Amino acid sequence: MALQVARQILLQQQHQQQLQPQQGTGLKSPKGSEKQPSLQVPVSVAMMTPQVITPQRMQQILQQQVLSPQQLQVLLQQQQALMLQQQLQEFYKKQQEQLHLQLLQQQHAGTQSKEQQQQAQRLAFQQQLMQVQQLQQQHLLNLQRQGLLTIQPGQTTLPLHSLTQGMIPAELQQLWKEVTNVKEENSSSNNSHRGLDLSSPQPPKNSLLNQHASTNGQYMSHSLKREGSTVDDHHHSHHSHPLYGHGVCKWPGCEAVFEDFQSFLKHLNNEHALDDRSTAQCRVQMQVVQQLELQLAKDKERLQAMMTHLHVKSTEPKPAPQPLNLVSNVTLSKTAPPEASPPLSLPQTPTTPTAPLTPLSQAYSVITPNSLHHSVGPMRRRYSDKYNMPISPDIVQNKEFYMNAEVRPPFTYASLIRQAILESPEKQLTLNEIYNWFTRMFAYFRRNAATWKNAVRHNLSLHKCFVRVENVKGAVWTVDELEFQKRRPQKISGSPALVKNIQTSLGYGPALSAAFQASMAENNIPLYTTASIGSPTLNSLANAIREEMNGAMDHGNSNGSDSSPGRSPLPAMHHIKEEPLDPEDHEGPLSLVMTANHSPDFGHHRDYDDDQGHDDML
DNA sequence: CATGGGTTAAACATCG
DNA sequence: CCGATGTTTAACCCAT
Repeated sequence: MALQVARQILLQQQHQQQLQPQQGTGLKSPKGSEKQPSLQVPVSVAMMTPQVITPQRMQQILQQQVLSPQQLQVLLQQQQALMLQQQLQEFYKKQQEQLHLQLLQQQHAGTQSKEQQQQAQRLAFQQQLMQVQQLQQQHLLNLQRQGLLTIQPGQTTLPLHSLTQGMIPAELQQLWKEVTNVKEENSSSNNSHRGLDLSSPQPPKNSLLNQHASTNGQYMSHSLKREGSTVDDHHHSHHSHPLYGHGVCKWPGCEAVFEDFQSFLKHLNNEHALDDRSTAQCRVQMQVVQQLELQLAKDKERLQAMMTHLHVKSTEPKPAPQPLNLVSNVTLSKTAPPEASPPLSLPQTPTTPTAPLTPLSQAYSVITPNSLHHSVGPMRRRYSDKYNMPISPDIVQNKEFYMNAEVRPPFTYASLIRQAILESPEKQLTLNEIYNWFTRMFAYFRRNAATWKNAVRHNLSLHKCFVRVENVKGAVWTVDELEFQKRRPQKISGSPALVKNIQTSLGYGPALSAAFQASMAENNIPLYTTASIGSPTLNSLANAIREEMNGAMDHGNSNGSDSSPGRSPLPAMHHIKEEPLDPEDHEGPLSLVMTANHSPDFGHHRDYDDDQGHDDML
């Protein structure tokens, strides 16, 4: 029955994941190959069959800025979705076990009805799960078909390499593009994919046709590969153009029929060239996608609710969100008892009554309009704090992002550990509590536990700043702030360059600032602004950048330090080749610093708390 | 090129 | 014996 099927699916997925090995564990990675570019591949990544990319790889992808914003977006979303699925699996398994247990217990008692009830629940759940999956697929498919996912090699070059290292460049790029209205018609030869280019308002004169002809032909989205007729297969062994299917032009509202791919292409280039109409239609389509995403989000939410409900035995009223205070933890009282024992550690903040999620985006928006205009912050004595609390600001502000996105936080283990400890009421944590903090705060650490846990332990013992204190109940770890700071100074993390850039690129300042403000001001993803399909990380990104900048500005390049460190040696991506980044542009966006002014922090709500027991889910 | 910090792996020792 | 907790050592990577 359905149940079996679903299980099957889950198992399969699980298996798949297992097959995805740790991808180069940091060492041995093929030396040279790291910087070998070659476009095309990123695409394959973005469109890769739903397979969970190892965190490292993801990280790498993000940091290397190989992908276009859209791609990143999609990737992120995919990962999100997959994560969810994984969690579902987990949950499902647990649920199964539980049920099984109960079943056994009740077997004798013959509590038929109860069992049935559960059975029903299970089924419902199952359905929900499938539904979500379907939605996700649909959504992805849609995106792919739109051609919105195609990339433009040229734009992968980001002005702010040095700057954004630890951050996600996607939105930045997007923003940058939007703001400057870049019209790069970089149709370099290696431009293997070309979709609608919203960023270039004016028709790319000549080459358009040729390009389409040649590039579209390569449009091969394996997942969509339609066997189709073999008629003109000899030409393009695969005419699986997203806009062409079953001899019909799939352009929204078109439906023109064509016998062969060629004529279709012609039609496409003639009828759906880059003009106002097409653009408009494209936008509409984007909205459609948005709607889908929204729906997906809603369904996810529902699922979430269901899960929570089912798992939280009767104790429905959740511990109200606690205003944790990462920043002013100095005076922090007793918040967030590390002891709460919530049922299930989901990556997503369980249905907070807050705003209705829009695809991933709002869930992330960490920035409130306020933060921009006024630094509310009662806290944060800028200078000293910065010094003291390296990661806090960033962490705080991007908390939600990191909690949900499987992105490796750009902080060193030491910083994180310290943060964890300082955050605790007693300023001390047991190893296990530290683990829990990691998993709680970072989606990234909900995976491959063996690795990072080892790292955590390693760091604890390695750094003098972490002091072990014997305790009645074992031992706890504390931070020796002095020691910690002692080793800080030398890590500026590219600040110098940053600052320089910042100062020299005032030209773009205003524009960018405006852009940021705008984007921040409205948490709702602008439906119309170019192709920024739900940009979850935008806000946090902006914030991060701002932070970074502030830091840089604050102490010149003398020390800053915050979020620098990290950047772990990401293993080489074997399947991905990066594209040679344009040595060109680099310096524009930096100016967005100007927006500066310390952002405050927000209350953090810790909606759930997983604790003891199992730290990791995989 | 050398160096130091950060990350990851892994071997080992303790302890409950 | 096992697993969690700590310590160490080594190899890499990367930025300086």
